[in-house]
Amino acid sequence: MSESLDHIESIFVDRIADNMNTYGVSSTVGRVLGIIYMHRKPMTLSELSEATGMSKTRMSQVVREMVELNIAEKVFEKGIRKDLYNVEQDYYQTFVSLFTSNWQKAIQKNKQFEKKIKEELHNITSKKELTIEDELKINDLLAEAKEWMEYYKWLANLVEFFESGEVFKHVPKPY
Amino acid sequence: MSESLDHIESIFVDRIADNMNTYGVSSTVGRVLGIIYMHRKPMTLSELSEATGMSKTRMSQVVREMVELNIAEKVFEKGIRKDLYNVEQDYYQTFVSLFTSNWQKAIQKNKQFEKKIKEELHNITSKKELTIEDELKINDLLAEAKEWMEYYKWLANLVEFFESGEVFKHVPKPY
DNA sequence: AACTTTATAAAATAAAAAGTTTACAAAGTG
DNA sequence: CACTTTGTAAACTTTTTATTTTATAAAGTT
Repeated sequence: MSESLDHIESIFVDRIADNMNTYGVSSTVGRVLGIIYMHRKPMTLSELSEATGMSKTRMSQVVREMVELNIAEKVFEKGIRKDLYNVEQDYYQTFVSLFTSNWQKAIQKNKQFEKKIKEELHNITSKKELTIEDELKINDLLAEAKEWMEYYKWLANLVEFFESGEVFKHVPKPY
Repeated sequence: MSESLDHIESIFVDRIADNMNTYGVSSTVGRVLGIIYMHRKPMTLSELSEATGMSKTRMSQVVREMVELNIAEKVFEKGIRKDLYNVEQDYYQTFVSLFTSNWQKAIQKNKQFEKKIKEELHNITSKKELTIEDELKINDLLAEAKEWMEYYKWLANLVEFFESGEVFKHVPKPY
């Protein structure tokens, strides 16, 4: 009997892993998250290794990635010296965490680009002998740069919209 | 002079490609989108092949993927018999397209899961001789299934929130 | 202090994804 | 209708990413 229950549980884990895939994280990360989630309490590297059938080293890499992504955390428990890892039990919060960590990284990277592109463009503009064609192209590129930066500003606002939980005011969690 | 302008243009393409990466599409897809975007008008497979330095076959695969993702379309032009491909010129729309096609796929897949899991669980419930423990576990799994389905309903609403453009009411495009 | 256990780096291997070459069918041209 | 161009499938190769094995350092035990 309880084998069939275990089987159902494993279907859940598969589903969670697949869902995670949509966020762009590897399916092993998704599976580990699913396993800890369904287990309802923190797990050690050895337990995860046992549960996934993968090496403990791999589990170490995976949980580290998860911690970086903000979807798992190391927790301590008196009397246990192994590291314990836990995950968020709220699907919505996990969605928000992944969405925001992905885009925040992208936004960060983009900052350097903004500086660089502005410099290069102004450098060129200030130099002599530009053909009419060049002028036009530069204007086009400047306009493009502006649009791009606005777009990234919008992305930053969007991230904030999620992170602050405001999104739930307009797309409410079913209750 | 105009080589340096070309160089700037190529920085843009890189940036666009990298941004696309955040949506989970491969960097070649991103680069092709960037190239067509900066070119300002539709391009053929041969032109893309020339621009990327990749084979025409690969370009064929890539544009097909882009069409499936709803971020490019085949267009016709009188007198040109090669297939021409164009991309959305609006960053925001591209964001929405990718976001929604990703999640719609996931939502679709999830429907089958819902049916399956409900069946399996009800099957088990209706069978005799369940230990107290099993009962508890089944209840837990049923509750979980319910939460999961609600979560996916929320995702569907969220997709609609983007697709309908309502998102822009609350996170306005800079103007 | 000698001995375990635990966690993780570094190197090696396996699996998956990206890209190319070859081949061929469908459509366009003279 | 013979000839070219175009698009894509199928098989193959290369590159990248996942995963394991080996090795080592840090911490816990006796």
